[in-house]
Amino acid sequence: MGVLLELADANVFRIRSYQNGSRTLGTLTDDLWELVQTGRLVEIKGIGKGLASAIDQAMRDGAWPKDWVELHENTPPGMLEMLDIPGLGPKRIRMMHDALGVTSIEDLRTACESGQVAELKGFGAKSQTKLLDGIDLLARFRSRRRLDVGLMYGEAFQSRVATIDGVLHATLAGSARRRRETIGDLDLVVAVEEENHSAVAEAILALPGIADVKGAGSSKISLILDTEIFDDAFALPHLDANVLDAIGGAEYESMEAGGTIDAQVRLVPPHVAPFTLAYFTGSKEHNIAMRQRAIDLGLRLNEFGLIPEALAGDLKGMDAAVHSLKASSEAEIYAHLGLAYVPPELREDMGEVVAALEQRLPDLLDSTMVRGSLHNHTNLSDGEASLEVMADAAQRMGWSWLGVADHSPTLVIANGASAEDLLAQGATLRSANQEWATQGKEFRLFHGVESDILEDGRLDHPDEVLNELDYVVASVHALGRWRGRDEQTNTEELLKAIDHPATTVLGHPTGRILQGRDGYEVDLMAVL
DNA sequence: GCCGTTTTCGGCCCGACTGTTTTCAGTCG
Ligand SMILES: Nc1nc2c(ncn2[C@H]2C[C@H](O)[C@@H](COP(=O)(O)OP(=O)(O)OP(=O)(O)O)O2)c(=O)[nH]1
Ligand SMILES: [Mg+2]
Ligand SMILES: [Zn+2]
Repeated sequence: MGVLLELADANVFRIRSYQNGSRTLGTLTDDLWELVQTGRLVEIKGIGKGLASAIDQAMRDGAWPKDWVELHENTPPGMLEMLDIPGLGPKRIRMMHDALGVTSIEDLRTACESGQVAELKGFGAKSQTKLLDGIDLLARFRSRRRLDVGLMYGEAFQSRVATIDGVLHATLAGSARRRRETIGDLDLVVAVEEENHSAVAEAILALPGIADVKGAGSSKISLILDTEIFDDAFALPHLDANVLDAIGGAEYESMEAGGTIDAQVRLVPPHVAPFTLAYFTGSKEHNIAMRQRAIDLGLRLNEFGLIPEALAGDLKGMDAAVHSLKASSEAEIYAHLGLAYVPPELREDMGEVVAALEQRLPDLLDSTMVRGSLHNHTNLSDGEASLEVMADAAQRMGWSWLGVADHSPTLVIANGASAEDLLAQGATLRSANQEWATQGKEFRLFHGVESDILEDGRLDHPDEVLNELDYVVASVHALGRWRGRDEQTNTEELLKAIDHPATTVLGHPTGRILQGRDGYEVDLMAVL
């Protein structure tokens, strides 16, 4: 609805309300049906009378409100597709629709090629060419990247920029810094003394791996990166065979190899860098909540500073920022606003600003607290590294222990290990532990298995084998079958698997494969 | 369309870049 309303030129705040409502519903952890039945939808922040009644109607009658449906039916789907064209938004899509009858990307191409678009008021030859270029850009592989892939690009780009002469520091911001599951683009804050700005900007544009420049101003550069940004040949991280299969297998791998990723760079003098980092880390919605908090205190927050409105007056941007409160770190910005420091991972406008105000933010785990992990494979099944290499890596990471849980025989695609091989692995592992004990080393391995949950909730491997192990990770892999069944059957079978006396851990319990497939129906609350 | 411990009306974040314009709209971050 938010998008449809944009194309219909509705009030921007009304549009935002639909977008916020949608975002809130998407992240809701409560049972929506229960909220509908008890009439408590309006208690959700961002859901008012209008949206609540629409949701209520949809869930009870299975149909959205009539005017919503009509708007949807009256909007050509091609107009929605046109929104994917970079640099083209709802206003101009609507103008071309009204003036030239353009209702699809193909229509648009024709209109541009015939020169009609350039004739329109507010358009010109340049925008027409840019639209054609934009249509061509749609063909490139430009989907959101998994965090691990996005970080590979991000770290490669960051380190190249950080070593440019005159760069004081370069920090990856945006969704990568917030460690979202997927990354849309890379956002980099670069601190540079004013007098070096243009030299550094030039050096960035000359880096290897820059496929295209979308825009370059005095403080902001918009780029498209390709795999040349990497020092070494681009290599994807190793994935479970069944996971790789679900996200497209070899076809996916070759698309990644020829892929590109957008990058935004903000160049700022060092004393404003903390403000720019906070801005560029986002999320957008967190920024809006923070800026609202500033307004409530008579302050203006932007990427250059936190400025008392009384001193800012008519000054804008950087000029107003000379009156900014000082901050040498993000934490100081939060402190000026009476807020506890909000770690990037929580900056999603999910109530964290209020929680920071009331000093009741959760203490997040960090990597230094991790002492070990249990769901790891070796080359006995579909892992890449041997038991020894894995143990060595865990020790170098400072872990105290590592659990090894290779796949079980049923999972042929992941080279599930036989009972015999599994027990042999146990013997190797115990002698390694024995050796470390005699050497007085603190590190230990645990022996487990990732046992496939079979039909009707039984576990792979006979009980005699499972009983030999330190622990058992029970996981569903026959996702096709589980997706085809109803919630009740799936839940009962998961519960049965958990009830098995050998089961220690329930592996990847939703069955979702990120960017691959949705999870199966399950009552996760019952399972938990 | 949503929201509110000053408010049930009148706000709703703020700025860079581009292309068109001769002062700004559209798009994006
Ligand atoms: N204040 C404000 N900040 C914004 C706005 N749009 C974007 N930002 C800031 C916060 C974002 O996290 C940051 C980078 O923008 P992106 O569009 O790249 O978003 P983000 O990196 O969060 O997600 P992504 O995975 O790239 O889609 O810029 C906005 O409308 N207002
Ligand atoms: Mg981003
Ligand atoms: Zn698994």
